[in-house]
Parts: sequence; C-alpha cells; structure tokens
Amino acid sequence: MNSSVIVRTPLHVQVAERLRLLIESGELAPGTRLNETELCEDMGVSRTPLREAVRSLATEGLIELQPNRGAIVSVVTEEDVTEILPIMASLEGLGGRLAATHMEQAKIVQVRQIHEQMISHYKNNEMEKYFETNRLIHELISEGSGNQTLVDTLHSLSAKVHRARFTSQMTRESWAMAVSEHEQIIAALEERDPDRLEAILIQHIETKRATILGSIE
Amino acid sequence: MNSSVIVRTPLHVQVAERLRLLIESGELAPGTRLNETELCEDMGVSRTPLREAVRSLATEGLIELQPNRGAIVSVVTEEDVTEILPIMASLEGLGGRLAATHMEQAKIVQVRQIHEQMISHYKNNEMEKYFETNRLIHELISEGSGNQTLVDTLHSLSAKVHRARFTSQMTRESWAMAVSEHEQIIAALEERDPDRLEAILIQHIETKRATILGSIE
DNA sequence: GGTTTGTATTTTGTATACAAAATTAACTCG
DNA sequence: CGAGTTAATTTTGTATACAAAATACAAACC
Repeated sequence: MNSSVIVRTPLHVQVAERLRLLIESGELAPGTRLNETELCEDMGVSRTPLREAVRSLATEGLIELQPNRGAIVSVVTEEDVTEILPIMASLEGLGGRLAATHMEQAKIVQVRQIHEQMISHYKNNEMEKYFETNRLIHELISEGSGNQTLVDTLHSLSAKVHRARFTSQMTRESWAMAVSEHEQIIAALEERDPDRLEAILIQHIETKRATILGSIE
Repeated sequence: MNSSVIVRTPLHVQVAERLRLLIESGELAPGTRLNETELCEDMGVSRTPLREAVRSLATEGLIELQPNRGAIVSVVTEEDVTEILPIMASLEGLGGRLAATHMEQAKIVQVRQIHEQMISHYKNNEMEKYFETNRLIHELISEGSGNQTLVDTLHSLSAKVHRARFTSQMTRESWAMAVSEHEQIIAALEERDPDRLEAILIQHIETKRATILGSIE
C-alpha cells in the first residue's frame, strides 16, 4: 500500500502548462501562429506531447485550431468580453451569496488583509500589484462558496477577459470606484450579508464593464 | 477568393465526436477504462489521433486521465450535480432575462410549438421524447440570449448533469410540477417579462434539484 | 507589369516503432 | 496454502518516420 505515490506529471501536461503561461502572460500574443517544430525545439520535446498539449488548450479556448494549417493563439474580441462579463457577474454574485454563509471566519480575515494590501498598492499607484491582489480577492471569495465547479468556471472566464488586456486603460476615477466597491464587498462579507454581497459583486462587474468597454471606443 | 472551402475535419476531431457520443449516450459508462489499442481497432484509426481526442475530452471533463494508467470515463458524482445545479440556475436565469428582450418573435413561436409537443409527450407518458423536447426548449431559450459563451457554458454543465442519469427517477408529481413550470416559462417569454422569466427558470432548476437529489436518498 | 500555373519547400496529419511504467502471472519460501 | 517477490505481458508515454496538404517561389504567359 503506497499512499504517497510520486507521479511524474506527463509531458503533455507540462507542455500545456508552459504554453498556457506563455499565452496568459502575453509572451505568445493573440493571433500568433504556433509552429510545431519550432516550439518543440524550444521546449526540447517531440511533436507528440506538444500536439496533445495544443489540443487541450484548444478545447480550453486558448488556442484556435485551423485544420491543415496549424494553430494560432486565439484572439479575444470585444464581443467575447461583452458576452463574458454578464456571465461573470451572475456567477460572482452567486459565489458571493454562497461565500457569505459558507466562508470560514479565518478566510474572511485573510481577505480583509489582502484587501488592505491592495489598498496600499492603489495608494502607491502600483498597477500590477494592485491587479494581482484584486484578482486574488475575487478568487478567495469565489472559493469561499465551497463550489469548485463555480471556481473553475469563473477562473476560465476570467482568464479570457484578462487576456484581452483592456484593463490597463483604467482611468483614475474608475480605479477609485473599483476600490470603493471593494471596500463594500469586504464589509458585506464580514457582515455575512448574502444579498448585499451579491448585489455589490454584480455592480462591481458592471463598473468593470464600463471601464473596459469605455476604454475601447 | 474561395469562400466555401471544403474542410475535411481532422481525424482527432471525428474521433472526439464519436467518443463524446458514446459517453453521453451511456454506451461507455462512467468509470469505464479506455483501452487505447482496443478503441483504435474499433474505430480503425491509429493511436495518435485517438490520444489527441482523449486529451480534448479530458480537458472538457468527460474523461479523467490517470497518468501512466490510461483514462477512464469520468464519474459524475452527486456532489458534482449539487455544485452544478445552482450554477445552471444562475445562468439559465440570466439567459432567460436576456432572451425575454432579445429573442425574435419567430423563435418564441417555435418554442411554443415545441412546448406543445412536449406536453403531448407528457400526456402520452413518453419519457425519452419528453426529455428531448424539454432539453431543446431550454437550449432555444438560452440561445435566445444571443450570448454564445452562455450557451456553451450551459451546454457543458447540462451535459454533466444529464450524464449522471438521475433524472429517470422522476415521480408523477415532480413531473407535473415541471410541466406546469414550463407553461409559466413560455408565458413569461411570450409576455417578454425578463424578471418573471428569470425567476421561474431559477425556480424550475430548484424543482429539478429536489427531484434529482430526492431520488438519490 | 501582373496574373497564372507548376514545382520546391515547409508544415501539418497520421501511423508506426521504441522505451518506460503498470498490471498480471508464476513462483519461491515460510 | 498464502504472503511476498520476481518474471512475463500488457499498456501507456514519447519519439520518429512517412504521407498529405498548404505555402512560397519562380517561370511562363497574357
């Protein structure tokens, strides 16, 4: 009976993770054609695991397959984002509603702490760090729902929006607005008020939508 | 300029579709171990496209990969269904809300027609046909939202629940309840009342939840 | 000059071959 | 007999080889 088996993660999984990283970081920009032989040489693997990884990321939506013409990094359009945000609003709302009742006290304290960090990043005008803590808070709250499927679904949707990279166009006002909403989010969570938390989270995404789509026109 | 290119769909896509069918129809039962060579012989393809297909279905959640031990048809647990239904409620609600305003009149008429068909299947006690028309109505409504991402997300969640195959345990009362709710759904759609449609769709899934989970204990 | 057509090259799609791990079966020793 | 160990077999993981399609390029033609 070996309860702590060492599992060497399969090559195609490692390759997929690495590709995902390259795509999500923007190193592989949307629309980039993926050359198999080239990528294989870079990563030091053969085509088989690489192709398996590409197929995975394709069903995930990160990559678009073009039959007999290879694959490109999929392009997230404004339309995609317009479709995704209402879904995220709905799901974040549900997540908050559940988290308000299910989340452990210790986790809520943790969220508050990260919130404070986020505020200081805001004050110091540290965009990158702000976004990172921001993302973390939303993730912790959705995790607080205790619903893993919800967490996964939100994560995948959020990744697409993030990849669109419209967020950097944030104005001073919209940023202030987002921060103020976050203050309310934490408060509602601490008061364990499902209805309010749900409402604010939905409103928060509406703000996000306005910011993102405002920045495009 | 060739606008109607003939694209021979890649083998791995065909294989994936066929596997998906086998899994969703229950021909490949949850937990079944997938033997590569065996499946290859059955389908008349080599291992490469088969494996690519398996990787796809794995990221889709239909198949579970066990490193160095192959793949099994993933098992949908009661817990999974408990997680999924609230998400579906939330999303179907959103879909209905959008459909109430966006859906074309002709589509609404079509939904009404299928609804009538469904009713007659109900009266004739034709379970299978009832479920099929039922599924179709929900799909049409979510499509009426005009939000393809929403449609896809719902579809994938719905497939998991369906695969759990708890639904056959429907009692006479819960069935009647579902039918009556459907009547209200169509009415709200015809009246183009977003709030009511959203509310009923959410309630409808609550009924479904009660039915499904009631049948387990 | 620009378009077309045919050929060379690259790139993808699929099959096979080899390596490593897991499962099964056989066997030893208590 | 039966637990444990080792050998044989199967099955998966990865690499390579071959086939087919797409792209790039050059020559011929209008």
